[in-house]
Formats: sequence, C-alpha cells, structure tokens
Amino acid sequence: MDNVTIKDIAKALNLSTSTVSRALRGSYEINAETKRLVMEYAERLNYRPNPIALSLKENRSRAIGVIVPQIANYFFSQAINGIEAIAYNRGYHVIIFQTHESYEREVVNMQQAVSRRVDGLLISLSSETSDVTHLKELQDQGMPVVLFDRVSSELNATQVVADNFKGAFEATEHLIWSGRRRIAHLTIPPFLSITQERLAGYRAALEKHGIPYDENLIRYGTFGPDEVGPMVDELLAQNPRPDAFFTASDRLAAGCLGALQKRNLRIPEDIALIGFTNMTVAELLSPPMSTVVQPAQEIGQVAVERLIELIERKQKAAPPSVIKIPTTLVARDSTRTIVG
Amino acid sequence: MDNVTIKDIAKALNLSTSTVSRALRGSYEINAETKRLVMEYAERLNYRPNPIALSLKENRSRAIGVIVPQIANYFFSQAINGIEAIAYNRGYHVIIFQTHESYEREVVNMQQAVSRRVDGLLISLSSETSDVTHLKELQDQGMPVVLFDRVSSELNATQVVADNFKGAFEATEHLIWSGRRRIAHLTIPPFLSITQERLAGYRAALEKHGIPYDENLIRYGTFGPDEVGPMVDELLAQNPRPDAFFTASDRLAAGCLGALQKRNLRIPEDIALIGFTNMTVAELLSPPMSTVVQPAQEIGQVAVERLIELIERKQKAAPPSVIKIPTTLVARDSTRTIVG
DNA sequence: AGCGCTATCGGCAACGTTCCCGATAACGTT
DNA sequence: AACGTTATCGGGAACGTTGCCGATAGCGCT
Repeated sequence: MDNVTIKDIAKALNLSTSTVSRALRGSYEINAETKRLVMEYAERLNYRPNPIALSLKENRSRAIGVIVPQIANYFFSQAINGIEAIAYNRGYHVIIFQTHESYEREVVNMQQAVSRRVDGLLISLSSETSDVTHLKELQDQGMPVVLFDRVSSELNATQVVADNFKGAFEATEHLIWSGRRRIAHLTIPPFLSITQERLAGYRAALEKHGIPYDENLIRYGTFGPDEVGPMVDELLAQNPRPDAFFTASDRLAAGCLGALQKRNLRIPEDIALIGFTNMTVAELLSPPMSTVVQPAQEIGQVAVERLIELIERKQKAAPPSVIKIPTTLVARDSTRTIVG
Repeated sequence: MDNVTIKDIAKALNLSTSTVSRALRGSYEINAETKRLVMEYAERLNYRPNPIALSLKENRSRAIGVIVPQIANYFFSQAINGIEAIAYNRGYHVIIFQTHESYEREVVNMQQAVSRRVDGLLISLSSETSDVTHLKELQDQGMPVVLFDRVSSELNATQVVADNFKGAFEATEHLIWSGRRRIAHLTIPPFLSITQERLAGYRAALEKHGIPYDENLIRYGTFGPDEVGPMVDELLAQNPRPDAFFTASDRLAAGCLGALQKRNLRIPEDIALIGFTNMTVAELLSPPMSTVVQPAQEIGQVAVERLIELIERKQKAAPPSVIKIPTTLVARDSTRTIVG
C-alpha cells in the first residue's frame, strides 16, 4: 500500500517527526538545507499526508454530505453536478446519500453524515418529510446546513430554490394567454414549500385573469409508483373537463404526457401541457413539451457556495436567507394556441 | 457540537476508557451491571463512535470512491443510484468524483481518492483516457478496483459491462430485418472497449446478412459540444445516403434525433434510428425511439458488490473477470418497417 | 497457607499528524 | 564572564479508539 508516513521520513533522514512536519509545510524555523532534503525525499517516496489523521486532529473532514431523494432524477443529477464541481475546486469532497423519498431514511442518513463528521450538509427534503425537528436539532448542534429545492419554511436556515412562485405564475398565465381556462395542477406533497409557492403562483395568475380557483383541479402526488394514471383519470372525469395540465416536476410531466397519450388525447388540441422540469430532451418529446426550466446546476452551485461560506467563517457568515434563482419559460408545441 | 467521546463516558462513570470501549461492544469480560450503566449513559448522551478515529486505527475508511465522467447523464446517474443503494446496505459511503471526460482530471481524482484512503474504487473511464498506467499503479499498490461500463481490456481487473456485442448485434439485425441495408454507426472514441465491442457486434450482424462493411458509415464522437450535427451532415452527404442510424450513447441518440428533425428528415420513413440509451422518456419522444437498454442500475449494483467482495476478503476473492449484463432491445416507432 | 483460577477492570501503546514547550549551540551584547 | 538572542531541532501530548498485557480481588482446592 501507499503507506509512507512522516515517521518513515523522519527515521530515514534521522530527524524527528516534528522537524519533518514543519519542513513539509515550509516553516521558517527549519534550515533551508534540511527542508530541501525532506521535501526531496518525500517527493521521491510519493508521500501524501493522511487526511484521516488530519481530520482527527483538526476535527473537520473536508467533506460535505449531500442528501437527496433520488440521484437518478433530472433535477438532482444536474444539481449534484454543480455541487461536485464547486466543491472540488474548494477542496471539499462530496458524500452522497439517497432518501428514496423516505422520512426514516432521511433521518438515518442525517445521523450517518453527522457521525461521519462531515463539515456541512446540503439537503433536499424527502416528500414524506413534514416534520423537520431532526434538522433543527442538527442546527442547534452547530452543523452548517443549507437546504435546496425541497426546503421548509419552518427552518431558520439558508435555502436555495428556484423562483417557484414566478415560474408557476408565468406557466399559468402562458396557458391562459393560449386560450385555456380550466387549468389543472398536478403537484407534489402539499407541506413542501415549493408546492405551496407554485400553488400560490398558479392561484395568483388565475386571479389576475379573473378565473375562479377550483380545488378540484388540484391533485397532490406522493411519488408513489404508477400514481399519475389515476390522478389523470380523476381530472379527466370532471365536467367540464380541464383543457390544460400544469405539472410540478419532471416525473409528473413525463408521466402525464405518457398517460394522456395512452388515453388517446391530443396535445395540445384536447389538452395543453406544461411542466416544471429539467429534462434536456423536452424539445424532442412528442409533442415538444413546454417547460418551466429550473436552473438545477446553478441551484446546486449557489447552495454549496453558501454552505462552504458557512463552514469556513462560521460565526460571521451571512444570516440565513432564502435565495431565489430565476426560472425560464420555454414555450413549445404542447401549449400551442388552438384556433377555433 | 456532538462531541461525546469514550473518555467523557469513562470520566463520568469513573471507569477507564478500555472498560467503556469493551462495555460498548458487549465484551464478555465486563460485568453485566457495568455494561448496563455504560450503555445507558452512552444512549442518554447520544454517543456515536468517531469513525475517523476508527479509520485511523484500522486503516480503512468504509468509504468507496466512484469516478465517473459525468453525473448528469442518464446512464451514470442510474448506475450511481444502484451503487449507493447497495453500498448503504453494506455500511459503506459513496464519495463522488467527476472527470468531465478529462484524462488529467481522472488522474487527479484518482490520487485524491487514494489520499482520502477510500477502501476501494469504482471507475468508468473518461473518453480521453487511452493510457491506463495510472490504474495499473493503483492496482499494484493493492487498491481494490472495479471498472464499469467504460472499461479497458489492458487492465487485469474486474470489469462490469453491458453485453455490448450482443446489444449492438441485435440492434443492427433489427434494423436489417426492418428493411434497412445502409446502416450508419455513430459511436464514441475508438479506444474504449465498449466502442470496439459494439462495433464488432455491428459488423457481425452485417456479415451474417451479407452486407458489406463500409468504414465511411462509422463516425467517432469525442463528447465535444455540438459535434453531432456535423457528423450527421457528413453521413447524409454520402451517396447512397444511409437509411438507418445506430448510435452508441444517450447523448448521441438524443443529439441525432434532434439533428435529423432539424434537417426535416422523417423518422422512420427517411431514416430509421436506434440507440444505446437509458433515457426513461425514450417512449415519449417524437417519434418514440427504439433503444437498446443497458441495465444501468444493475451494472452499478454488480460492480459495487464485486468491489466490496474484493475489499473484504482481499486475498481470497474471485479472480478478475469481465461480467456482462444482458441488454434489452425495445423496438418502437423510430425503426418501424416502411412498406414500399 | 499456598496455589491457581476466574471475573473484572486499568494502563499503555499505537494509528498519523500538529503544536506547544524545551533544549542546544553559536552567536552578539553588556 | 554572564547574559540574552537567534537558529535549529527534538520530546511529548493530543485527537478517539482498540487491543495487548497486566493488576487485583475473591474463590475453591490441596
């Protein structure tokens, strides 16, 4: 193995470990000649300081934990991409945890991250998580925490999210402008802050255009398997039938498209469809799907930057705040205006 | 912070650290009553053993490094999903590294992982990597290594891949059966083993059906930005024009579809299209795209299982081997037979 | 009484590193 | 000549944990 330690160098050069240590970090109180000797020998043996020993001594690990519901998800994989890139440049490593949308798993992951002594934690809440006391306790213990995307307003922590209100407002208004009036909203569990914000944006757009808000047009998903079909059926059974679907996630958008196709409904003629999503292939879908694009990578980057700031100047860092990253509406064929 | 140590418990209970340590792991040589006392006190203070101290002592970190070109990629995000799930159950954590298809970055990442003292390494080669001596040295140092997907035949290590030959063979034969004879192949850099295997499968299918192999129909991508368009143009400029495209990756498949649509070519009437891909939305594309599905998650799972086996019974583990996971061909509209 | 045994516990070293405190010798200063 | 300074280095503790080697007391046996 690659087990060159400072002791090996000290023994070989007939020096003390202290001297070797100081020589390696270029201390002024070491003779230049000695330094050279140590440096060269270390170089030759390919010496690498043991970060585990360092961690034990300095009580920090130079690792940050990232807890997400699912890696295999357009949004999260892009966010992690951004996180890893920044963390890498700042000398931090990224340890990944998946909750699989389970509250229990989230708590366990959190504890594991703590006992791993990560320097900070980046979390996107599981859809089951309605109670955030485990995160409050974490904060009370002094662990730097930044939430992203799936955040909670009950927590006094830095949070990085897309501008969900504005995105939803624009999506809804876009549907209204394109002639739709009975707009259904398929969304994710209601206690998530992003759900509430999007719903608020949706309602605000309806209100602005004098369209009454109808609770029956709202459906909350639970990230269960094959749940989209039944939700779509319920909505389609209503009278009058909705003429547009606005969905709140990648999964729902794709699921909806598939479900509508299977039921032989034409998009956008029978029903218009727009979703919050990060699918790079949205343009290639049948039909090309209008989307509200969340800058997933940027959200990840901003979140990890804030976290590192929190880690490195713990006391005198910026106070907790909610950072909103603007979304972009991309209109495609799935929300085309139907004449007649 | 959460800094309860074994010493704190020892001091509070007026015991030695050794006794506390043994009590906590239920050693037989500790009085039942003492054990109870220690256990209860530890529970009450929420004691968690410090894994860093453990790592230092046992010279292992219970962490595995995963080096991939890109996280935000259908295949890799699903593979990591499988990896994390298994690793979690076996008590290992997953540290992620991205090479961004850069050889240099791959080497640096590898060194970082080593100096982090990961217990083992899971690697999928960058497209720039033609030389694998850095991995050979790694193996010589005794580091357990398993390659997946982007592997190299020059390395005597366990490798987990999709059955690329068979998948490519079936895809090509499928195109031939559907009436195509001039089948272009867009693929990834030629020194990657998966490229060679897929090319071999493609050639074997052509040969079986008496179709001559034409080098001009092969195009090698480099993962550069916007490279698909020019490649497609070159292929389309040929006389006679290809009547089918067979692509070797997610990126190429989606890029190809977009490029062909932009050039107003009808799929499958003018050109058939099938790709190796893990896009879950392939069915929803326009047209629904035929694919050779690689079981990405399973590849990740098998790879990490082999790696952990290698880690835990280092000497007496299964010898290096190449494990092929079967692919599945899903025929959709993009390769429909055109009559007339 | 002397012996060995068991049950129960403590001391110490070690993992690799850094840092605080000394130690030593060669100087220059008074 | 006695002292302070400077340059250069070593010793040892500490981070949290485990494991080896003892240490002690109580017990039964000869």
